[in-house]
Amino acid sequence: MADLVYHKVMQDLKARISRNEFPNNRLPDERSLSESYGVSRSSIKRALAFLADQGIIFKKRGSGTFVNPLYMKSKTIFHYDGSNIGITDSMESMGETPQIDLLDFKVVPASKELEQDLFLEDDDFVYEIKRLRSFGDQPFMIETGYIPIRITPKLTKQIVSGSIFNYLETEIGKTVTRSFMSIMAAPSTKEDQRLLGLKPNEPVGIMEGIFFLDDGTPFEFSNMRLHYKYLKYNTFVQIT
Amino acid sequence: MADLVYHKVMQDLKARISRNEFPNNRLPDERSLSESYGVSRSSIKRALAFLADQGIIFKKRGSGTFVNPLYMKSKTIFHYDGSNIGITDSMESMGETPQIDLLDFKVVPASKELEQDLFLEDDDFVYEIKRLRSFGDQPFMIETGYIPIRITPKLTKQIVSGSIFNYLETEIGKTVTRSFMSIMAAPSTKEDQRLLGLKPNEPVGIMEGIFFLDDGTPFEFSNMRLHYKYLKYNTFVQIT
DNA sequence: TTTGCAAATTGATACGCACCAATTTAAAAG
DNA sequence: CTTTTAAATTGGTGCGTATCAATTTGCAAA
Repeated sequence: MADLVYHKVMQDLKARISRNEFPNNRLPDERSLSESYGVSRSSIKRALAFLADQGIIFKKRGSGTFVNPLYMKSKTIFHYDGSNIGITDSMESMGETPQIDLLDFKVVPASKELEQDLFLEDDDFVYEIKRLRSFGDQPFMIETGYIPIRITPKLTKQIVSGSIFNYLETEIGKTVTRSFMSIMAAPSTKEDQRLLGLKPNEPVGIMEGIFFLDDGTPFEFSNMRLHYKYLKYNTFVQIT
Repeated sequence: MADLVYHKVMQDLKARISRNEFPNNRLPDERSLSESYGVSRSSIKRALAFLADQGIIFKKRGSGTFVNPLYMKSKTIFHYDGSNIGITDSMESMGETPQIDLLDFKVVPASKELEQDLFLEDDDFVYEIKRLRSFGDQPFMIETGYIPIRITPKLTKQIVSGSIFNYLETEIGKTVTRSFMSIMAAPSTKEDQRLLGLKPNEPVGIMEGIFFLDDGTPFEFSNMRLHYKYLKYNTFVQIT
């Protein structure tokens, strides 16, 4: 895991940053770091680049490399997108494993939109999987997923009552490593209100998009309607 | 702008991808590209790395580099975060320049939370700037921003009636290049409903966070309440 | 035909060098 | 003391080489 040079440098720098070892929030220049770590400048650059696009440090040509003061104040919020992709994962990382209730499970012909998004032919079928996710007795998400039969012809009720990505990885040997998602807000429907325990004026947050296998095949189109209090998407944006 | 080697390679590859010049959605291997472009493999790698984290291509050790099929289907949605940061910018890129109505403009002592977020002292003051943004006669966002007096002591009504980031860049010579934002949903308040023309059951999308200057100084804390139909945040996530 | 292993392919990591561009620092000029 | 100019600092770009790790391909064995 940590036998890569740039990885070790990264970990160490992160630790030193946390211990506030850099006065003025300023890191040594790359050439010095290269010397003191006894590694090439390229590896230092790679380590710094990773930290930079995690938003932990800022680099500025001509003046140096600086710690993002926000990182010092609250490191917890620096776990955002990119670290988790499936829902089970990203929820587990919050400390608790959510349960899954299977609401519906059937095979339907792919709609035009699904054909488009999952690159299907005209007569292709997809699984439609509707599930309710809860923490304890507090449901927080209605998830409707569409998966081409062609990719996983052997889905069962049992499988889709658990983590599908998990099944895919352990049983089929394929991994979901990418997703393209849109985040929106919308008024709650009657069904949302009933299932998620929302008042009529309380909305849902929607996360909708496509999950890809590691070879680029679109694997699932997913529409997730979240209790609005459970949607908080953190993101660090920088323009170049 | 485009006199960098990896930049040129990137542009060219992007164009060739769009013209569908790569059969099987598979790009030539890095060594061949290096030869055919007459540049070093390092430069090819850099170009490919950029395309990869834009989500345009996938790289897989041992098997090759592939075009994201989603990119071929709809290139338009591939303009997501990272390209724009301010609101004026990100709205302009949608084809229209929004107007700004100044709702409120005053100086207030910084709250505890603001002290925390903007790294202020106990007796610091901030501008509170409340503005309404509209496309034509359709308002879509209520924006409340807080800017430390210490950073920009000379804000006027006139300035805050336009683009603040623009003023900062042209008049002060500082640039906002980074932001840390959270995206949420919430029921609309009476004020939201009145200003944004929402029905009582229609929600707002909230984007809230901190904008940073290029030297890492937190510049503004901003809370943006959007008409829910105008919030759509696209993001491409990949885990390594 | 199928299975298993070796070789070839392909991206990833690491090192090092040279030079460029933005910024800061220090010296010189007024 | 301020302004101007030159030098030093610091991250960015580009080239080239060597080696490793994951995957695919092709050959050989069963």
